[in-house]
Amino acid sequence: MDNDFCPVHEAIQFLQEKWVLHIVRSLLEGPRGFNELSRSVGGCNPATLTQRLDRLVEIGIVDKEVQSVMPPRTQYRLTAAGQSLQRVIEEIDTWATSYLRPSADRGAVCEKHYLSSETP
Amino acid sequence: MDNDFCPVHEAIQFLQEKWVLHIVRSLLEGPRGFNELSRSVGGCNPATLTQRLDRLVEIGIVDKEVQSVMPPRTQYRLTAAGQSLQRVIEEIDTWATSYLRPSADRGAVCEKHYLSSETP
DNA sequence: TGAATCACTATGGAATGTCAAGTAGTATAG
DNA sequence: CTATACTACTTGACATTCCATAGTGATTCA
Repeated sequence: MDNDFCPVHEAIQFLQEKWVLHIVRSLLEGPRGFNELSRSVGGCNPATLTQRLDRLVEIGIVDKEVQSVMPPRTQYRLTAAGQSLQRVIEEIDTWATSYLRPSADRGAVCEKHYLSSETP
Repeated sequence: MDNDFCPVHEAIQFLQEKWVLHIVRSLLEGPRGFNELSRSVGGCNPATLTQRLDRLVEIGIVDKEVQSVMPPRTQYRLTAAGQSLQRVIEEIDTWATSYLRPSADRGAVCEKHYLSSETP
């Protein structure tokens, strides 16, 4: 069953790790420092963030540049591979704005999408 | 900070739940039964799969149709909203086949993408 | 002088996911 | 006729992951 390499499966495997998509989305707006990124992502604790960033660097999606150790200053930026994940985020964006509507508890899907005045 | 509703954030929140993208990807190929889906997804245990499916049904991405209780036979299929996630999966596919190469331990990004005979 | 910021690390507990086994009933194989 | 495999799950114990909070040394700002 899994004797052949499936890149999509691999990609999904780490794209679904918690905060990864959020991190990429944030970095698409430009390079960030650690705390800056943390704030922008919103709700990820530093231990997890460190782990995710290490992994993203290891995979080759993010570039980590230590500008100075003391005082600490670091920049995280997307590599070319990371940048091209923009397409994925954009599609999620398109999907979300089409099908997701505000709901009190959870995200709920809006049914009326295809009922607009357009012929697919 | 989060006083306004961000659909993308919401979407990422559940798309990054473990196995969700795998499940959607599998169901894009057609409706599946429970065990069939489990096998196709590969590695997800029934407890988690049940939970994910319940949630996807609740959100409105998946439709669950119980054809018979005994002998048990159930069909899971994507709703229109679920179907349109195909775009997202396709972009992941495109990205993965461009940037991911087989590696022994983890997914590693292939650097040579932009070194082809094209001028960006 | 004292607080705030930087990039993290440490710790213990809470949430989440997994493993193995088991459920009722049918269908297939021997 | 019996044994096995299949269906769609559930249960309970366990493992992994994640989170909240506090704290590090040095610099900047008031």
